[in-house]
Amino acid sequence: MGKPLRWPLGVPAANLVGRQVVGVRRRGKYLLLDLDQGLLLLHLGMSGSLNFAPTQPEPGVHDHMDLVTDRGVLRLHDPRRFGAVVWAASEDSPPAQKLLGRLGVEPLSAQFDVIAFAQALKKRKSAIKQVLLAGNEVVGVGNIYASEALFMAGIRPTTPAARLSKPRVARLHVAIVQVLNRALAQGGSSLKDFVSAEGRTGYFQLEAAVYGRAGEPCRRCAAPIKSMLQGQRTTFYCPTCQKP
DNA sequence: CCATATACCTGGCAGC
DNA sequence: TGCTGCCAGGTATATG
Repeated sequence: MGKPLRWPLGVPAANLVGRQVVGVRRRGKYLLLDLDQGLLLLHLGMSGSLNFAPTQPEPGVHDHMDLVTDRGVLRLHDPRRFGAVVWAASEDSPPAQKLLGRLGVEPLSAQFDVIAFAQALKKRKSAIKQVLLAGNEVVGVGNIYASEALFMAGIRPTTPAARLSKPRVARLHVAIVQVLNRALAQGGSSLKDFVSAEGRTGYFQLEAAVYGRAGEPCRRCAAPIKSMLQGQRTTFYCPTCQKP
């Protein structure tokens, strides 16, 4: 198997042998495999993928873990090694809480409430884009969707979160849900090296309004899309459609 | 508590 | 053609 992931596999084999997978859940970008005793937390980082095959082929350099079951082999492949696998006795145990404890609400659940969202943002002085990326208030909004949602809401990414009026927060709330649902409906957006669960490569690229379109005309007003650096990450926005 | 910076990693690509 | 060097992403961790 390849070099270690972000952390060494924190999974004593004894915790897995003979166990049964009884459920699969997701929290933020963590995948939770519920076992009859304990659970596995998996993260795919930015380049990780899981493949379920009937047999166990020779592992390649970027394969990091095989979960061998009597129904097949779940293999974790992750070239850039930002992924992680952690075992925890329960969701409330320290190893799990260390990863899940800080996570904000699920954007596609009823928990994602406009009023609560507005209240949470009131406490954050940093730029709204950074607040979205941090994932402490709402999860699932990565660098691509943050730029896209802020464009949809007409909000400049640098605007301090606490400064947003309630109506603007409401627009952002709608935009986040919309951009995620739209992306889901189309199979997600992806890096060029993305491989779908069915093994197809690059089968979808989100039709981005601003992301990756620096210098190209805004689809709404034709002004050139700008890019900037925020917290070491590139942000794309339309200088006229998005107000501070 | 919050804010911001930094590290991690490698395939793909631009530029020479 | 072959090489070099930058960039992309999510998030834990460190530091102020």
